[in-house]
Amino acid sequence: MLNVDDMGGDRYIQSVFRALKMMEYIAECRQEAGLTEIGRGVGLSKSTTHGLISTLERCGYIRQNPATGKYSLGLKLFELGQAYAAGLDLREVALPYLRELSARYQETVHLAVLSEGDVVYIDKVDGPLSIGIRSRVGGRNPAHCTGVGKVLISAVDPKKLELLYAGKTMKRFTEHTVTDWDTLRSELQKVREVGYAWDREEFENELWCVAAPVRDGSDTVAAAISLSGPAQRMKSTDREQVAADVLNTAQKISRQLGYRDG
Amino acid sequence: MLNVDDMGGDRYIQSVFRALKMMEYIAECRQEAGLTEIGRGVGLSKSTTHGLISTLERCGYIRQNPATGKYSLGLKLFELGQAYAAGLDLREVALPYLRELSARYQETVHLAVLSEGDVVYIDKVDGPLSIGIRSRVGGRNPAHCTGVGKVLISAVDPKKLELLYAGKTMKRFTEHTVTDWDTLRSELQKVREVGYAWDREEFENELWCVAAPVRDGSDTVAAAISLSGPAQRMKSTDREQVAADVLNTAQKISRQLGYRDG
DNA sequence: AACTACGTTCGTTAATATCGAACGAACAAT
DNA sequence: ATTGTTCGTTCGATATTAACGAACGTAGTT
Repeated sequence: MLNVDDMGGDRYIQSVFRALKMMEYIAECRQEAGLTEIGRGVGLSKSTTHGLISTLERCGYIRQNPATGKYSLGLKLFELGQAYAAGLDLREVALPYLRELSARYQETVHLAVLSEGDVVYIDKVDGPLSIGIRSRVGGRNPAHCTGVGKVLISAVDPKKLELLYAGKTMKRFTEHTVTDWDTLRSELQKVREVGYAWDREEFENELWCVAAPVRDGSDTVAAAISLSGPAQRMKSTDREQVAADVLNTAQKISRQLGYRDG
Repeated sequence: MLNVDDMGGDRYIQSVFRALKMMEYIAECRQEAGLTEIGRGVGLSKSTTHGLISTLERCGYIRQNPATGKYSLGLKLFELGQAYAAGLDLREVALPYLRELSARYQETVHLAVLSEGDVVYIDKVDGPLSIGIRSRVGGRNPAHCTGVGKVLISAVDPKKLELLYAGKTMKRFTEHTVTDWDTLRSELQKVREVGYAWDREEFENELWCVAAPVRDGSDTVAAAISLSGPAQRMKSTDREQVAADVLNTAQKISRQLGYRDG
């Protein structure tokens, strides 16, 4: 997956592809990475790596620690990332609703989209009490074991989904994680019917959440929202009520994005 | 500046450089951009542009609107931008102090760093009353006419500064904007002496701000903070007091970043 | 219906990125 | 001190690779 040579398909610019993978590798490291290590990570020689890396550095996409000589992500990525966020209606529109929902239950609320079969968190509102929920805006989680993930892939055309997940193994995180395709498929069917998805300790122990889809003007599921909390607290609240509230909030956002007939 | 061929210096990977400039061009557009337009923007043929653009698209750095065929920034940039922010101590450390300062004066507070002679805003805390202050986290402003900018370049080695600004004209934004080098130089000297910088409608009419430097463990000026507000309100507060408070807040952040002898 | 502008594809050619080898510096171990 | 290792960096020859112009299909417009 990190190896640079495994990209079938049409014509693409090799050096650009390699440079991007290097940035992603550095991001995965979560800390400064040496040039040799980066080269090893993407499967390229030191000198090739150096050429690409120094180009990225000169443009501000990565920076070199003058003390250690190692590399980390650069400011330009932050700038462009914020420019991306600024261009999204979704985030702006959703935020007040997320706040409202979070305030009602005193729990953390997330806004997420699908990317290459994974879930990426676009925004969140932390609940005042929520301790232990480890999520990061901009972070990436698997779809098969999260509430937002199940909602999002339940809206994907089954044939495309089959293709996307072909050969992929579903990683187990807890004893409740669904790891076989048949169980997941029937669960997705249920999600489509009721309109929301539960995740009861499928990703993290002691963590529950309910999620619902957000649709845009073109009738596409553009995102999903979820409310997450410790299993104990979530058990003691009216589950029907929470699910209805999450669903209702998602529909309000959808309508504001131009979705009709919610 | 956007033309792709004007990069002197060492060896760098042409196609990577070009691809990065394309992303930056799209970001500058603030909206979807067509392929032909992007090509024109960076000075490349349509087919070359297409190769680079489609590579970026396949990796998620830009995306193509299926309806219009036009391109905008992609989710991956947001992910990496957030990863960059997560790796910064600066932001995390500063936030509580920024909040405190903002709350005391009910005005907007900014945290910014220097990048290629410009100011880039890393974070901000909006005041409850501040209307009309147009700033965006991730946004870029000129250094010569902003409080944070003057603070940041006052700490740059004068020879390097001279080199960085050689030939550059300082754009005029208001009637108070300093546009000649000599005046700016003497102003920077004053900033170094008193430790903070005022901007009184040099960038935007009716907008004042005070800024002070944040230093890190290696004695380098790593960032600057500022407090901004409408000229009227800022005039009616004790200016000595505000400046002292901003300076003091900056020093507290500096100390927490490992700076000694503040 | 003709026309324009767009995104896309393709083949050739020359420009360009790639790689191995070698260098100097920093650091650790002996 | 000295040796050995590891790191980031530089360089030049070679072959891969990306660049370009021209042509295609498709929308939307005149």
